[in-house]
Amino acid sequence: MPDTRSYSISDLAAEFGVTTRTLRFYEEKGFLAPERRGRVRYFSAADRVRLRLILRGRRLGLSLEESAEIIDLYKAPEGGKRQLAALIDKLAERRGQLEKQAADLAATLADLEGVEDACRAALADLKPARSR
Amino acid sequence: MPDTRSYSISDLAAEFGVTTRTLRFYEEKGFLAPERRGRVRYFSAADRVRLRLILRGRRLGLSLEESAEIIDLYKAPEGGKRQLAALIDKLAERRGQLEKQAADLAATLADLEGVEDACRAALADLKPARSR
DNA sequence: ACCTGTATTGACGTTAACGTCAACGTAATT
DNA sequence: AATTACGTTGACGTTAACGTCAATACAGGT
Repeated sequence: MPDTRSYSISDLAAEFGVTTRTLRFYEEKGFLAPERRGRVRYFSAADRVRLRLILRGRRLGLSLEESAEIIDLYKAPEGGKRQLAALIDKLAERRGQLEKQAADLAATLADLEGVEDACRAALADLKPARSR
Repeated sequence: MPDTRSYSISDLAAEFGVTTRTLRFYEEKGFLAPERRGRVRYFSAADRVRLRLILRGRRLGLSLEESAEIIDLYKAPEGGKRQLAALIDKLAERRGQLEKQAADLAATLADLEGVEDACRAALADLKPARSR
């Protein structure tokens, strides 16, 4: 069965650590499109996945638009030859940006490690002085 | 020699692809502190490095404050035992965040690769149809 | 003396991504 | 019938990170 159960707005908010305002905002902007019965929102499993991806993008420092764009790429492999070629270009471009980001990240982590080592060394130099 | 030459505001702006407004803004907020002769700014090599780090943080989606905080960690290994211990904690926390970000990044890159493969496959399925 | 280029300091405008009410509906519980 | 819990729609407020003028200074070349 295709996981037919749905989530309330506060269910999702609690699960992902965001506020209901955030979810309503995402819908208002078209980044989420939960089912509406009357005025009430019902989030499907697909909505939930999409939210997860949006928040992952957010943690990467992407704007909501950027996240949405990437997510839309995920469900694309259709269309003519031209469309496919264009899509491949987009994907390559994105990958380039993300790889640069990965390099930045690695550099920063390396820097932090260096500081951490120096820090521990300084701490070690400090301790024996007390045992004099 | 310790690289004694200095950079004008537009030198740096051009080199790093930001506007002069950005650099003035960074100074105004205390993220940069170029020398001032009269009213004119003279950026040192140290300022330049600091700017590079700030922009690296920006590419990672960090706020300017966060970048500045991390950069300040870099030049810290001093102070008493208590300070050092606190610093180590901070560093570990930061590393945790960045490692989570690295995981997100890897996941996203993997997703994109998957799409790219599917995309190429679709393209390959399309081409032989033309040679019929 | 005039122009060109680069610098400066305000000061107001803008955009994204929500926060923060206020006022209201509805369904279940007491 | 009243409370409690959860939902809704406006509508205005907020913060970060600049953009975009406008008015001004100053140095060098012609």
